[in-house]
Amino acid sequence: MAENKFQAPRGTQDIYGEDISYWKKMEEIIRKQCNLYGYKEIRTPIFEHTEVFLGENDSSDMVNKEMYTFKDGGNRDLTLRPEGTKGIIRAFVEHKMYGQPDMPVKLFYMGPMFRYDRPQKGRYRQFNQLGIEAIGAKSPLLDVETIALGYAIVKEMGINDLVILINTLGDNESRNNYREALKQHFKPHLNDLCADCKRRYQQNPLRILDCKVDKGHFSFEQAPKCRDYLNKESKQYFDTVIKGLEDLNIPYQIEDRLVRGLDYYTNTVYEAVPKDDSGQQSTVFGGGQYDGLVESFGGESLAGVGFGLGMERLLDLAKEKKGITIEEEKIDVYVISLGDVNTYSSKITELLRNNGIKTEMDYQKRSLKAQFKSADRYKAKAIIIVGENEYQDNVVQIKDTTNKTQENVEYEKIVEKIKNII
RNA sequence: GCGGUUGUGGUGAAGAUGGUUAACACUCUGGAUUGUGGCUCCAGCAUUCGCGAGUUCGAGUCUCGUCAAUCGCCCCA
Repeated sequence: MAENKFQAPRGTQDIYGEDISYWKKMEEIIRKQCNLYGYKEIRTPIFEHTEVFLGENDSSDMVNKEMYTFKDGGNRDLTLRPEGTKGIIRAFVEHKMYGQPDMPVKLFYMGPMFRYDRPQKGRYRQFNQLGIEAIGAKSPLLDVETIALGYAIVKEMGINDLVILINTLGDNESRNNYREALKQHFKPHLNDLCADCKRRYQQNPLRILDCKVDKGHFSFEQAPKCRDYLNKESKQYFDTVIKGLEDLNIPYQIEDRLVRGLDYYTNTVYEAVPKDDSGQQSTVFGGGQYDGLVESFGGESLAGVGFGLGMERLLDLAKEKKGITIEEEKIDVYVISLGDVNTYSSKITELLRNNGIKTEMDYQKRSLKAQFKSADRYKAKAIIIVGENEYQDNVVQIKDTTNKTQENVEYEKIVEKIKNII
């Protein structure tokens, strides 16, 4: 009987029923907070030219092995967006938003991202992200603001035990010095490290540090620390970010090893994780500053900062903590019909709906009992009963479900009577 | 991409050592009550155990493959 001919592709999911209410609630909270912080919505395409996502010499797994890339009918090389920032930067430059008088341009977006990865709880091939980006100004205060916004959203979702893991990669000069130091340090140990680390050594030595395979290797303990290679400006910048977090009472923890998966970050990088850090897919939002991205897309040399927030993860956490509640669905009126009343029941239903009254009716000629049960399930405030007699006389029976009184009402007075009850 | 666990109706699930009507509960549908519900009682609802193949006289139970979920690794949101 019920044989499933198809199922949703691996790592994708259908959102329906009660979940829609949860998603709407979450989106409402996000929109409210973004508005409070001055971020405006932007909607960009779900796919872009593949080159948009390919940085020069990108070392991230996301870009190298997780992208859904395809050719369209015109032989264009396109990719389903694996993250939001690159598309936003493309739009920023394309529409010359750098010409706007008030900098930075503050944007947010919500929508699906696609990554070909092995699905797990909190990890999907199609998942939804909230992204925020502040482009066109470089300030530790702005870095702090983005964290504060993420934290405010999470908090309003009823999650109070997040901690911000934070680190700095320094500016270009600092980072170049550090990179050299790391290469020097790991050079003699290269043979002991995993294949990925060997690749990272060439492409992005910083990423060796958050390798989970080799983290036990003794060379990691002695590895030079980024903070020792910061120049004065970078150090001051980071100190201000930390001071900012303290002033705002946002719990943080400095993580020397945190470098993050995308290659474009500079200076501040951060990740928000639950304190009791249970699962592996626990990062709720993560981001950082990107100094060179706008320029690499052909725009001016402008800095930006932003984060991506996993909406499925946020909602999972909120449900777990019972942080948000949804209102139960209720209707105003349920129309019960008995016997042959032709289209009389749908005529009444339409009349009520046209008067702004949320109305349901029976479509299957079920038993009276079944129809009453439906009315209960819908939590109808009033029930209208029409049978052959009422149909003949152009009246209806109206029953108030709270005090269970019932009366005979003429067609013309139905709306008025119902409005009194609900 | 690698390893572990799991997969029975609309739902939750029972189903030692393979044995032939797939338990029980909830929901739902019909009836008791030919036009008044939420209680009660009765009846019905899986030709079939994710899908496919194999072993066997016989498989939901064993084997293999496959798909999916989940957990760990990896990676990240």
